[in-house]
Amino acid sequence: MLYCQIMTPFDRPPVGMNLARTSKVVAQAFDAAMVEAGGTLPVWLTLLSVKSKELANQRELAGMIGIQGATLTHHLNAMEAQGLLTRRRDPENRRVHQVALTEAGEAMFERLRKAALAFDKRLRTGIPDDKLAEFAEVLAALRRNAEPPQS
Amino acid sequence: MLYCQIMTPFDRPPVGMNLARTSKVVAQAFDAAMVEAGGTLPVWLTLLSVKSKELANQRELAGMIGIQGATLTHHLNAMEAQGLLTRRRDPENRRVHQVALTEAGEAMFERLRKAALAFDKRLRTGIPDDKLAEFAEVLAALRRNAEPPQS
DNA sequence: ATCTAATCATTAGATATCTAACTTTGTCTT
DNA sequence: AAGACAAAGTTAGATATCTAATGATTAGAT
Repeated sequence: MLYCQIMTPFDRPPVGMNLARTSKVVAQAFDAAMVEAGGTLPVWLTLLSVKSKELANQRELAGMIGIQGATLTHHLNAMEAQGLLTRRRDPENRRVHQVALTEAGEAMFERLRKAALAFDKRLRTGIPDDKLAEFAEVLAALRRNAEPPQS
Repeated sequence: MLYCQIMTPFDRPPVGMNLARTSKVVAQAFDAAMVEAGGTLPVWLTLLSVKSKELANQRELAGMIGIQGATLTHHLNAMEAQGLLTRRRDPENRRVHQVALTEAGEAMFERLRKAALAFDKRLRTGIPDDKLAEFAEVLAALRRNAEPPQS
């Protein structure tokens, strides 16, 4: 048994490991759903961040979806090459690139949005809302506990 | 607001997104703890799998920690080069490579095990055990709901 | 007004992961 | 016993991510 070397008090695998495994399985399934709709998980997140705050700078966009600026640059390059979005310098501050979706980008967003909503519904089947609320609370607590690396 | 385009019934971000973000933050914090103890997250998982079932074949080991065989090969190459483990062919079935820890590998395992246990304790602070049990149940439900891609 | 700092983005190089193709070895069928 | 098929691992090539270094532009200080 994998966990016998690190078993927690109540014979459950460590919560972090359980979290990571579940997240991986769910993310892979979500990515498959996005591919079926013509995109990918990171493309969906990028579109979502751009739609949520058009004209935001790239650091803000990256922060919204939990990746680094350099990673976002990569996705934006690919998506710009695909014709999903455009970048142009802000005339007010020529350091920032303003990102905007093209028509094709808007269409892709709509397709992926429908697929994402369907996936979320499927993911929640059989789980009552009060359970989901408590689940979200524990997730928040885990984030809080993970953050302070030194104290 | 990032979620306004995909808001779920009760004004909460989609559960899958919440799960992924939390898992990423927690995994990064865990990796930092492993680095502080002289290893990395994947090295820890690899050691754990080998310790859990010595002489297992590599597919079994990979499956235990949720990665593909090809990915495990990569880690084993690096760890063998570091002198943490050895591979030799099983005389009974020369297709399989038997993996075993060296003394240095055992020592690394002990160090990382202590760090992993400490991390798990820190991660659980302030979360009562019944909450954790319900949390694990929801994780299991999410895994189940994610799996059936077509039906 | 110029020099220094900070900010935004990109580039470069590393790690971790996946899938698909390939090699070696073993099993099964006829 | 030969040939086809299956299994275990590795290799090759792709994607996603990170950190650190670099370039361009702006803001601030003296």
